[in-house]
Amino acid sequence: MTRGTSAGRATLADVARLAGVSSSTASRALNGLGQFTPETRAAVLAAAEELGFEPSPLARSLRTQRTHTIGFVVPDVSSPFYAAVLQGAQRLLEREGYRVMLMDSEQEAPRELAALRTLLMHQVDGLLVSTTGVSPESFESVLSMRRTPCVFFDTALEDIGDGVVLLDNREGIGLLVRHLVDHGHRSIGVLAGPQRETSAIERLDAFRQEAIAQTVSAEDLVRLCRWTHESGYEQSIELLEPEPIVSAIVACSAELAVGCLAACRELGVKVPDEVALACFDDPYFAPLLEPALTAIAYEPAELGRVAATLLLERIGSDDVERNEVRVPVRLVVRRSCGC
Amino acid sequence: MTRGTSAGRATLADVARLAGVSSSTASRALNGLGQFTPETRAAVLAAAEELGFEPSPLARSLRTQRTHTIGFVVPDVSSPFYAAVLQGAQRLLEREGYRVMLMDSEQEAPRELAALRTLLMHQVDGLLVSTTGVSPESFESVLSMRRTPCVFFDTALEDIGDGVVLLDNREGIGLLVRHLVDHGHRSIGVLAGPQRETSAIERLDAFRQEAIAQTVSAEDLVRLCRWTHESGYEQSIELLEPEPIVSAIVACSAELAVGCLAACRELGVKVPDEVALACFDDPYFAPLLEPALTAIAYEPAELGRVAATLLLERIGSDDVERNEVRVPVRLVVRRSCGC
DNA sequence: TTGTAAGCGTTATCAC
DNA sequence: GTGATAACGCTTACAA
Repeated sequence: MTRGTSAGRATLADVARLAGVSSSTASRALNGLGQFTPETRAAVLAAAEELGFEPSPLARSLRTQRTHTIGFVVPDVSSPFYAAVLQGAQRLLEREGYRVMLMDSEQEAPRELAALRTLLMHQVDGLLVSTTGVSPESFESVLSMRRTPCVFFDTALEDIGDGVVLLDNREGIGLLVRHLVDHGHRSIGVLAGPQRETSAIERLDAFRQEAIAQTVSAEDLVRLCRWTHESGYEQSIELLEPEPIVSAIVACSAELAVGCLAACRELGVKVPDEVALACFDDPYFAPLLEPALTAIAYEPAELGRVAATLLLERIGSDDVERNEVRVPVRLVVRRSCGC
Repeated sequence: MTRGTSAGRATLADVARLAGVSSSTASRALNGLGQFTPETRAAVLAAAEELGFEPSPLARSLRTQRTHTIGFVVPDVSSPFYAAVLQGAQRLLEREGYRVMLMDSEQEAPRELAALRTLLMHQVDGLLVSTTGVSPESFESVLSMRRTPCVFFDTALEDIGDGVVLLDNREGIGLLVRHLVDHGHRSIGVLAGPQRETSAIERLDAFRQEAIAQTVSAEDLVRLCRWTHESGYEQSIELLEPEPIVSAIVACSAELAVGCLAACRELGVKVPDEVALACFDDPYFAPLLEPALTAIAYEPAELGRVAATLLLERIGSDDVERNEVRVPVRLVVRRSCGC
């Protein structure tokens, strides 16, 4: 286990010297390119082994202009949702020999753009991003610096990027509303998210469509919230005081449902007897709330895996079609809906 | 906004050419090193501006042997705890001009070692790691490849690394036990974590110490769990069936508490009337469970910030002292303890 | 089949 | 003050 000649780690030149060949030969032998006499090949491999040679990704990247690094941009890594997506993507990417460089936009458009610029400057081979209210134009202008493949997840930007992966929001809301209608509810309220994010928009829109289809009163029962349980709490109060003006509530996220539950408890409104509740998202503690939440479940990590897969395909070949994938959701019936 | 001469982005050479100076002068001017006539300086800056010059981090790193990249290794990014730590560290590092390269060890020692090797190969300037059952020896052998600063968080490896950041586990458990004792409990069970992780070990150990100090029965009421609510559920059953053999339970994590609650509900054991419950960790839904959980709260992001700070100090200067920091915890009293 | 040499885009060490 | 020139560690034409 001799170290390289100098203090630091062994370089290709060291290997070549020890094997008695030129560094180009050493390079090719190690990368399995071209043909060699068995002896040369063996000598190089032995030398590399002996020196514990590890090629420098830095030097290699500088030369090849490929970094095997993917930039990942999210509004908030600490959210369980994004964290899970990240994990899904990271695992797959790592297995394919890619590293992930993470940036948190902290929900601020300028930071998001800065993050993208940094990532592009670092010559990442691809981008996985969940955007947060950045205009398509500024996005386009940053991305156009370099022609780097980019796949969006959870949020879409009209016609931008090489692919989008979204949850099946419409189907989820549809399942929720139809289930409540089956329970006989005709006056259903909705706690919706901020209307500049794809998922929030799609869910509210689906609710309206579905409500119309089921001829259930709706428009005045729509409450817009931020994605926090505090916001869900406040807006629920509006729906419940002084008297409940709905017999059921659809929450567009688990946080909102949790806020709603808190409001009901505080006002002494019985769930599901006086007001039924069901929500999009199925966090692990949903079965343990009182009452257990009827919810739309899905696998967040799947978003990451699919997005990563799409991205790698784009990096591999450059055909042009920009495709959109929906990750399936399913209804998990528990007690909060009245079942 | 003219582009560089060739198709790609402008290089230092392009800037130098346009400014009519050599590239070394351009480099120095842009980095503010050495002295120049005001004209030279202005010309270089103007040229850089004009070409939209961005130095290549790749080339720079190859030359300087510093990457401004920190490797971050965790057992499971999708866990809210690690995700929050990551966010804390990432924000601080980003502000200091560092990038984060993320690896998930998936709780497997070999993967963790592989991750470290990959990161070192990429010449990260420092390492932030929460280890999962890797032997100090193998860790040492990997780290010694290169003398890269390394700070551990949430888990410690005896005498290894340049710093450790841990929660104040003992204080947390102490608060829990003393509070339950104040309620008059003398027979307290504990749901403990796997005994190869620092936090799990310290919490159980603190429980034993505290139990002895308070002369509360303990040893036979210790149940070892994995960190899952399923495991918490199973082990709680052992404590509660056929008859509860404890009047109170301390859960060493929120997940375990959630499992315990499920077990109590299933067996018809009333919390807190028949059995009181309190736990380490204070997830956001703790107030919303039935009953609301009495818990040990702390700021996970703080772990990340402190760890990152320690690491950057190490990177800056190389004094030798390896210091250990404890992140404070506090008791949040709710209803599950009987208050 | 193998070697030579150029080059990726910087920074650092010298001279001038 | 500024400019050659040589690295950093690798890949890849092009020659031999």
